[in-house]
Amino acid sequence: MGNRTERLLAIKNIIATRKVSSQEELLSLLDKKGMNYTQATLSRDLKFLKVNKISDPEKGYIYELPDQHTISNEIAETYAAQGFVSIQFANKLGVIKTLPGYANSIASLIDRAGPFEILGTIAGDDTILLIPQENVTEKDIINSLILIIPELKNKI
Amino acid sequence: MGNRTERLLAIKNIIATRKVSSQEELLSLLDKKGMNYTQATLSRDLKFLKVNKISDPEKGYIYELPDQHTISNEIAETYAAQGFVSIQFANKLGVIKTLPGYANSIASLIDRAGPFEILGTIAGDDTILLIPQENVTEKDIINSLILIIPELKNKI
DNA sequence: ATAAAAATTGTATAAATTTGCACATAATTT
DNA sequence: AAATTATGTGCAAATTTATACAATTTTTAT
Repeated sequence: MGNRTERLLAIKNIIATRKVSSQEELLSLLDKKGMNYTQATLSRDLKFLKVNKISDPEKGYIYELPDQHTISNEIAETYAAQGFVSIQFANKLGVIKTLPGYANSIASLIDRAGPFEILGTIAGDDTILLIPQENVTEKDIINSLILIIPELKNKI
Repeated sequence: MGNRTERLLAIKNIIATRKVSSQEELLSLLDKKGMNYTQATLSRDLKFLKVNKISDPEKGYIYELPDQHTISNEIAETYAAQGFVSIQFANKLGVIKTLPGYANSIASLIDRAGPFEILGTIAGDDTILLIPQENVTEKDIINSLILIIPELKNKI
C-alpha cells in the first residue's frame, strides 16, 4: 500500500537531511512524524533502499543514501590522474611531481581520503611532499595512492 | 602477535581485494595469513580505518575502504548537470531534455543510483523517459534527482 | 468473486558489532 | 632508572542489526 512508500520516502528524507547513526534513532524520528513501526521493519527498509553506513567524524558512523557515492567515477579520477607525473622516495619521504598547478588539487584528494599510511602532505605548484606513517613501505604508499586514484596504476 | 601496522595493512589489502561482509569473515581471512586476533580488535581497526559498509548486490553488505567514494563528486556532477536542460511530467511519466548526446550518460547516472522512486529510464540522444514508481509524487522524483546530481537544484 | 500466491510487518530470537574493564607493553617524563 | 602516561588487546557484557516464523493484507489469476 501507499503506506510503505510513504515510509520509505520519509526515511530517505530523514537520512538525506540529518545524521542518523542507528535504527533506533531513526525509529524515534519516524515516531515524531506519527509513523510508528518497529526496528525490524527499518532494518528491511534500509536494506531495500541500499542505505550505506559510512564513517563520520562527528557521530562515528551514520547512514547515507547510496546515490551520493555511486556518482563520482572515471571522469573525476581521470581528471586527477591526468595531472600526475611521477612519484619518488628519498629519506622516508615521498615526492610527487605533477603538471604545473595540479599539486594542490591532487594533494587535497589524498588528504581527503586520509589513508593511515600517509600522515599528511604539503603541496606547492607542481610538487607534493608526502609524509608516510612509520613502518610503512613505499609499496604500501603506492598501493594506497592507487586506491585513491585507480588510474594511477598505469602511471607508476 | 604481529604488529598493528602490519595488521592494518593486511586488512586494507583484504578489503580492497575481496568482498568481505562480516568481521568474523575478515577474522578468518587474517587467520589464514597467520595473523590471529579477536573480532573486537577488528571492530576497532575498521573504525580506525574509517571503513564503510555499503550495499552490494551479491553479498548484501560489504566493507569498503573510504577512499573510493569520497573522491570528487563535484567534477563528475558538474559535468552531468551541464547537459541537463529541463524536466517535465505528463501522464505519470517524466521527460528530461538534455543537450544533444547527453541523454545516455545522464540516464545511466540515474540508473546506477537506482532510487526506488524511479523504476527505470529510457534514453535517446537528447531525451530521457523516466518511469516513476507508483504513488510517488513529482516532487519526490525531483528530490531523488537532486540527491543524485545536487547541482540540478539550480536548474529545476 | 474467490482461491492461490506474493508481499508486508510484528514478535521473538539470533547474529553481528561495539564498548567497558583489566592488564600488558611501549613511550615519555622526571 | 623509576614513575607516569599512553596505547593495544582480549574478554565479556551491552548494544545494534538481521532473520525465521506466523499472522495479515494485497495482488494476481482463474
